[in-house]
Amino acid sequence: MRQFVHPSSSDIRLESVLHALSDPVRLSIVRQLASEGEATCAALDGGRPKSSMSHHFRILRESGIVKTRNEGTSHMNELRFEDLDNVFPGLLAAILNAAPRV
Amino acid sequence: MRQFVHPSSSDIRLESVLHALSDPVRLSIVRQLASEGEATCAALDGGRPKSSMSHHFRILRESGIVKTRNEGTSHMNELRFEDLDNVFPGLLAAILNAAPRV
DNA sequence: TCGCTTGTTCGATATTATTCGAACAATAGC
DNA sequence: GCTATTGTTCGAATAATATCGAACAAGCGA
Repeated sequence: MRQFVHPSSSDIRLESVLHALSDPVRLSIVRQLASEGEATCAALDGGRPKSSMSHHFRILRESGIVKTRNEGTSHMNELRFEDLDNVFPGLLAAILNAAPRV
Repeated sequence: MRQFVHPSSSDIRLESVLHALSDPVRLSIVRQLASEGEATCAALDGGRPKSSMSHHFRILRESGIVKTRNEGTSHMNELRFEDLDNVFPGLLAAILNAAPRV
């Protein structure tokens, strides 16, 4: 497990952010990170295989939504809320504010 | 050309809206509609084939972002801004507020 | 009715995403 | 070093999207 790709704020693209959040699994991850502050990958799988979760975390990282840091053998994830809010003011707040609908 | 599928406000899903707007062509359409109020399909193709545009307008319609009405032989499109803002307050505004980046 | 214009629908292709098992990598602890 | 834990990467199968030509549909006007 090595270095992760974290785009700088200026490289965050709106389309990528929207695409990343258009997936129910990833949206769920983001909602949980928003309410819990930070969490490991394992804490956020909903019983899904590790490889699937790793894929989704990568999409979230590379779109600039999530920041991952190593913490022992596990990876701690947190939202890049400030970065996103600087680049796209109000966007993430509006998305998180939207009540999850079934 | 017949009736179009326009979901009611309560059927608009966040994932569908985000997915619809994650495409550059559709995002561009939405931006133009926001600045011009309404427009026909032809006015918004960027030299793209009609069938491609028709596809994108359908995605925008079925996700609840755009409302299309018949106007003679042409179709007039407008944003469902109020509907969207009621369901997801601030979302579309935040997206439109994001400066288009190259 | 015949054309003309505007879009939709169909069908086929190409690209991109998702999913997940299996193998691998890195760290911590014994 | 060995083992267990946590994720990543690889590879392949499946599914979803995008793109666009060609055919079709509907309204308008001569």
